[in-house]
Amino acid sequence: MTIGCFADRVGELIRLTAPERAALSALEERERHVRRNGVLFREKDTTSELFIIRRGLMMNYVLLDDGSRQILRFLFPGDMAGTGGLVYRGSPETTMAMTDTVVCGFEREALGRLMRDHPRLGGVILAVAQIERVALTDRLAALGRRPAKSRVAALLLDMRNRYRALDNAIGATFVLGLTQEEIGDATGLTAVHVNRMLRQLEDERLISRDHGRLHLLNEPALRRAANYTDRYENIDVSWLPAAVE
Amino acid sequence: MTIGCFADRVGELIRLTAPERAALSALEERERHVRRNGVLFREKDTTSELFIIRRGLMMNYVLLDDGSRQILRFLFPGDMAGTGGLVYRGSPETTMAMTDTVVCGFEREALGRLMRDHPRLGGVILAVAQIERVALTDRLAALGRRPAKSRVAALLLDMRNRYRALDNAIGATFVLGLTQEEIGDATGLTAVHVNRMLRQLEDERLISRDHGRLHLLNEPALRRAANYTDRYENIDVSWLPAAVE
DNA sequence: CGCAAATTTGAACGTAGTCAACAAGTGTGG
DNA sequence: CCACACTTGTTGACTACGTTCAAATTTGCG
Repeated sequence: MTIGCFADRVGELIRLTAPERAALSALEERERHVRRNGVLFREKDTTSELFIIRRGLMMNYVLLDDGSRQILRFLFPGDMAGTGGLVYRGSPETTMAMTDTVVCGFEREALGRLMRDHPRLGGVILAVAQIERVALTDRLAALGRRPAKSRVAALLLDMRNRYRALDNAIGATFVLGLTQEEIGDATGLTAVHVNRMLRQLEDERLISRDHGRLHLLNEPALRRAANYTDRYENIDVSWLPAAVE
Repeated sequence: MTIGCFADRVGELIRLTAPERAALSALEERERHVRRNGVLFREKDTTSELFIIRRGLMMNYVLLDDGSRQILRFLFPGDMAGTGGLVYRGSPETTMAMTDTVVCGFEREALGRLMRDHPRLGGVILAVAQIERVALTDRLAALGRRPAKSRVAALLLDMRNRYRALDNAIGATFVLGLTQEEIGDATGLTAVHVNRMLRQLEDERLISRDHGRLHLLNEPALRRAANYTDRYENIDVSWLPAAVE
């Protein structure tokens, strides 16, 4: 169950009918490659295009006036980018590729037509937006009220869970794919302090690292340290109207 | 243009047809009063009801295991509460009344039917969700990368703008309606430090306070200090399909 | 192999938190 | 109408978590 498109993601929430699947696939006709560190769109850009990530890892961030960066979200295959364009002329955020990626772009009007012709899909898209909203509020609470070590632990767990959502084979060991500076920009810390927190987690035998690989040695303890809730499981969208057969 | 229901809020984004307005009003048949400090629903509650705030001010928060609180969002008339119930059995957050309030509850299935019968309204609801998502990312960036004074300034500006969205008459002077502890729980600070930041803003002649009233004395300077963007203006939802007449 | 990026560590500093005491409101019951 | 309790606001002294700055080391690319 490797996720390679938006239909796969949506298909994990509801059983798609053939026409629904076709309509979702229609969003992904224009394929585009973005090189590592390539920018898909920049803050204030007025392109109203939306994107589905198909392969690779991207991130969503803002730059503040003092030059510091806040990473808002990591984007995995099946995620949508550019949703800010649904309400603002200028994008509220920048989206950049962290690895070589493949994305599919489509006009926002296409989403309007999709929702008109397949209202149930509109509902699922709203549900997906809610999942992301709750994930954001979890991070807001972490930045507002949790100490550095806890935030870093939560990020590690979250990344692992999201990789695992793409590939069940991933267990306690995985390649994080983030620099310590990026971890810092996601958790509101400096790279230096992230380094110290990783070292502490390692000293406490909660994790270990070798080369790029990260091992979660004691996941229950890590979860406790992080105060972490997995928001990608136990989804319930039974309120959606039945499929039109 | 006082907002008293969800149709008013949605009506600011698109021109509603009569059937659309009726369908939105149908969500607000069951009126319910909640006293100040009353809890509408609690974290982990499994009621799958959604609510529209009609009168008063509510807040959305989580309690962390150390007893600290993070306020996620303030809810004004026209806002929706309980959207976490669209994807999770147990609510991810608590919603409490900060003043005496009037809300309207409806089953989440009703939202599914609304989106099925009025796809364009589904699109607007998604757009509203995006506005809230971006407002959340702004706060995430503030908590992650901005100093205390800036976060407090941003909160003051944001509250004023949201009050003004309800009532155009509100200018540089308004009643904030928050304790310093609540400001702290929203901005990730302690009440003590909020007090010092307010004093500093006052000493710098950016604001002044008397009794419950707050005056924004130098709004441009305050905006600069806060690095604040108003996300409730310049909305563009022209991608929505045309109304079905 | 050579260079730039990323990681690691130490030391000094500063923003925000903690603890404590007091003042000013606010509301309630006697 | 006042007394008392409780919440909220205010200020000071001290603490601590995380930042800053700097330098050395490792890693991984081209």
